[in-house]
Amino acid sequence: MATRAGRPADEGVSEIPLPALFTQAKDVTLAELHRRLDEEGFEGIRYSHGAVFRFIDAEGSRLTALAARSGLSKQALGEVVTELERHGYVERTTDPDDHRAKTIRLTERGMQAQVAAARILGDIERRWAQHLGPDRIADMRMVLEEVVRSEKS
Amino acid sequence: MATRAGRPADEGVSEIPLPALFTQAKDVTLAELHRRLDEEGFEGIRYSHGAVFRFIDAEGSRLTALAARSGLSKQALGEVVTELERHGYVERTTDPDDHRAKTIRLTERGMQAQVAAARILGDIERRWAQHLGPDRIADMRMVLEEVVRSEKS
DNA sequence: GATAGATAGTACGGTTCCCTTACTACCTGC
DNA sequence: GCAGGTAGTAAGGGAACCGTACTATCTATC
Repeated sequence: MATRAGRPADEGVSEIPLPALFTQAKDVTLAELHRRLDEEGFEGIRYSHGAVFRFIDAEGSRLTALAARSGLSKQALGEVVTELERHGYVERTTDPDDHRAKTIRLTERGMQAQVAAARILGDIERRWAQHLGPDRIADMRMVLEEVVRSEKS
Repeated sequence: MATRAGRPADEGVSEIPLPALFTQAKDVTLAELHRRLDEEGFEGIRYSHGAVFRFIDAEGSRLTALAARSGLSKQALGEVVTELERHGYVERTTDPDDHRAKTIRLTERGMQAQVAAARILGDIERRWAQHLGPDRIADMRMVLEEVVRSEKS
């Protein structure tokens, strides 16, 4: 393969740019998560569904709350909820105290999917830890969390 | 804030799911990269332009080669090249030896942008290293690269 | 207790970014 | 010199989001 432009020769071995590296790590993780969820019978789950699974309260949440927590617009989150509803992961019921609002609640199946997703992500992280060392994975987490926290402000 | 469903209480402090963590790290990095490129006069650059800047050869590359290296379709990469051409970062010239093919080459400005992007990403990584420790950042890189490598196969 | 303004959710249309299918132009091997 | 392969483009579509605008409902104030 020919030489690439703009690459000072002394720049180290691989040097995948950080954004590409993070994207690939995400893609790899998500591919396994979705594949295994599917294998366990939890079909049709995609990335942005996490906005519901991550942020929903045990007693149910309102659409507006989930949108705010996840950073998605109300409309986008509404779409996500409709999709999850079609797959039987959540249900929408009108709030008896406020007829404008609807409470979004996980169904039994939704809770099982949530638990399964957490377990699978835990599995993945544990496998990485076995392969590369638990402290290194824990430290990677801490570094990333710190980076995100400090840069967001 | 109310309790969240499906979260065993013993599960540690933050526990952002890995895909969300990687996505946020990518977004934070990319936001700074694009902001600073823009400040330096390199406007209109977005994520997928990296497919060209990362993989183009010093002597120019063919569209098909860039598509294959980046994993994008030829059409998507053609769009990206057209956009970069409009902004003056690359030029397309017909290959004299093969009139089907066109050679895509960085312009002077394109090379400057490429160098600037590498410098800015280096800055970011260096700042993280100062803040969190150089070995930790280097190790994060190695961990991520290893994870991506091993999971892709 | 009427009404102005805020809030919950939905509808509609648009953008971005990628894909697949289908095509044209050109090249190469038999 | 033609069959089949390859480079690139065109056209259309879908996923995943956004903003604007709307309806229904609630709440605070007079």
